[in-house]
Amino acid sequence: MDKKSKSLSKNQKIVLDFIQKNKKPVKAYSILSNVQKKGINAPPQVYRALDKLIEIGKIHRVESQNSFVACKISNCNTPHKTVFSICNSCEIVSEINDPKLFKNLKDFRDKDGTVFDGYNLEFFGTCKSCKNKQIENTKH
Amino acid sequence: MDKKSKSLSKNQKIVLDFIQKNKKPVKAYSILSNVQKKGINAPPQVYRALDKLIEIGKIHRVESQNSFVACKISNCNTPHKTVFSICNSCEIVSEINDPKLFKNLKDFRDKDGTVFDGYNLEFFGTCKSCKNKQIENTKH
DNA sequence: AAAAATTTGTTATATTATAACACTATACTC
DNA sequence: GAGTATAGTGTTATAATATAACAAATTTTT
Ligand SMILES: [Zn+2]
Ligand SMILES: [Zn+2]
Ligand SMILES: [Zn+2]
Ligand SMILES: [Zn+2]
Repeated sequence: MDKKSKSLSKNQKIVLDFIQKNKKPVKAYSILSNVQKKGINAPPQVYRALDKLIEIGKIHRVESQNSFVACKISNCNTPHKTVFSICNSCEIVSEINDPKLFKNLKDFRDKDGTVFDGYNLEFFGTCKSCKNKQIENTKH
Repeated sequence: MDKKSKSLSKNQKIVLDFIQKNKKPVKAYSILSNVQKKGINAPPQVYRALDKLIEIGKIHRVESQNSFVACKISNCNTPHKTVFSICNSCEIVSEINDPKLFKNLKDFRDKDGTVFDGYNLEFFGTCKSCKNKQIENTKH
């Protein structure tokens, strides 16, 4: 087996699997109730798996929603800083991968010259599909 | 009285006062326990005040901390998008006011060309004072 | 195989936030 | 200024999110 990618534990796999199956971010207790049939019985089992999956970069936490989403960038085996767009209407979340924006953020220094080792950025707006629906509705 | 700045209600004033007195962000239940002597007895009274204060821009919510901090920019009477720097070590939070960064964020469009109407950005690092302390400690 | 590190299972509890409802104060309209 | 709409209050109960603590089992390293 590949040295770097130590395989995931049973619970970690179950939790990751469920998160990856969902297009939208999922909440911890929703994960719990959906994986109980697989033998995960209590919150700590879910939260531990989440912590680990975040640590290794397989998933990210969407801070403003207390929810969790699979990483869509690269081959998902390095933790990294995140930029999300979040639809105010349907709450769908997309991970943004914009080199120029990343560079701006990476290079940012505050007044003291402090170098930051991480960031989290969430954009809020109306996604294309929701915007179209709104336009549809005004027609009637 | 000034038309625009309708004065705050009693509970709103009490909560804002407490938040403004603190350099660091404060948690809802810490606010509660600290203002009980002023007649605020239960969580909903705090959360309602917080909601209103956020809505009018007097305070901001620090998403990654579930905490609340007074706005330090302008005269605090317009809600606005936020950029914070958060110290990993002492958890102190500063509101960043950097026109160039603001412009970059304001102008950002995703692949679909979606225009975002809001964002929240949190930078994580070690503040100057904590960094100095760390250097101090390695000397001994 | 022994020791160390990680993961698991479990119970209980802490922390953060909202629902629901009756009531009061304030602002707005005529 | 009476009537009405809007916003705020006080209260109880409960929902939703997250962690502490501890014993047992598993996996990895030595
Ligand atoms: Zn990612
Ligand atoms: Zn949408
Ligand atoms: Zn501000
Ligand atoms: Zn610090």
